Amino acid sequence: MKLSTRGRYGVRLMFDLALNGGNGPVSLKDIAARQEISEKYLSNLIPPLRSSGLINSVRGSQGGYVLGKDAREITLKDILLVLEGPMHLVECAGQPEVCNRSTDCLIRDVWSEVGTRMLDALESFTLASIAEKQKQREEVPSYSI
Amino acid sequence: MKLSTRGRYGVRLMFDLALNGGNGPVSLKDIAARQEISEKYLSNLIPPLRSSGLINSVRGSQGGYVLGKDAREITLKDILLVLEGPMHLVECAGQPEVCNRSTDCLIRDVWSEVGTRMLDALESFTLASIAEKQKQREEVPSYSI
DNA sequence: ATAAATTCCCACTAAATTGATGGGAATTGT
DNA sequence: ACAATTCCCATCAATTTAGTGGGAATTTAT
Ligand code: SF4
Ligand code: SF4
Repeated sequence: MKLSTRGRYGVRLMFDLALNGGNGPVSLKDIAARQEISEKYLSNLIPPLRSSGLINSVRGSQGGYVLGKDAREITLKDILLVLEGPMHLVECAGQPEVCNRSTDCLIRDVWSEVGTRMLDALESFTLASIAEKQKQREEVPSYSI
Repeated sequence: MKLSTRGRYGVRLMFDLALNGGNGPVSLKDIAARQEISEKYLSNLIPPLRSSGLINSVRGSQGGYVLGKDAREITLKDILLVLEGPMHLVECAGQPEVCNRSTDCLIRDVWSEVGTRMLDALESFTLASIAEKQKQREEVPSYSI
């Protein structure tokens, strides 16, 4: 039940874009440097993010990436669904046919319910809401002695 | 973000015990037959369940397993924590020291929050509550034509 | 024009986790 | 004695995840 690095890094990539994407496209190189993640690895996450419309790209020198829509409209659920696929806790939740017990199985209902609650939690966070908290934290003066 | 078979099978094992454990110990062989899971595989799940007190065992002929406490007091969270270890979505949630960014990382707070909500959902299901629903379903006459 | 920066797309290898099985000793009821 | 059963060791196979490589295409800057 751990989130893979794919999902974790992907969220950090998107969050970095939300924070630093104000003035034109941001290059992967910059993101990788700030987040201390291999640029090569991050590049694997780009195609799905792009094809799902969560980011747009600008090719060529001085190119990079920008958010595909307003940061207030991008939730963690959106990002993770794109990078990790349908996040059912169990396969039978999405595809009953994988198990011949599925019609009578109550435990299946339970997994579905828990999965729904998890997705709801993920959906309640937007890039904008996280970024806002981040700024608040940075504003607070840390009364130096 | 999928639950491993270890956790899924473990829950079914425990659920089977809750349903059929009324009259003395239930053998693994029986559970494996009813649940259509390899007895050998299930036997791997026993030691942690036993050492955590979720089940008790009776050795020898006519032996088997019984729930370690009342089915109303065993939640899915209990079972999964024992079988899957601490279910943090990210390692840094439980061990901040694994990442040098953890002190300032807001995303970490997010993962912790989502993880908590998931565990809360799991905690809201007890073996007894699931078993009750199962019985209700079986009682409902399926108006045969 | 040329060079530099950058996305883009292919594929491949290595590492870690998970799933599944095997064999035999110890215990207990019949 | 015998059969049923837990118990504990260990090993192998399959799958998934993490991480790397190389080079073509595109655009800006000089
Ligand atoms: S036994 Fe139930 S929960 Fe498990 S795979 Fe089958 S339908 Fe799903
Ligand atoms: S970057 Fe943040 S979320 Fe990721 S491991 Fe470090 S502290 Fe945790």
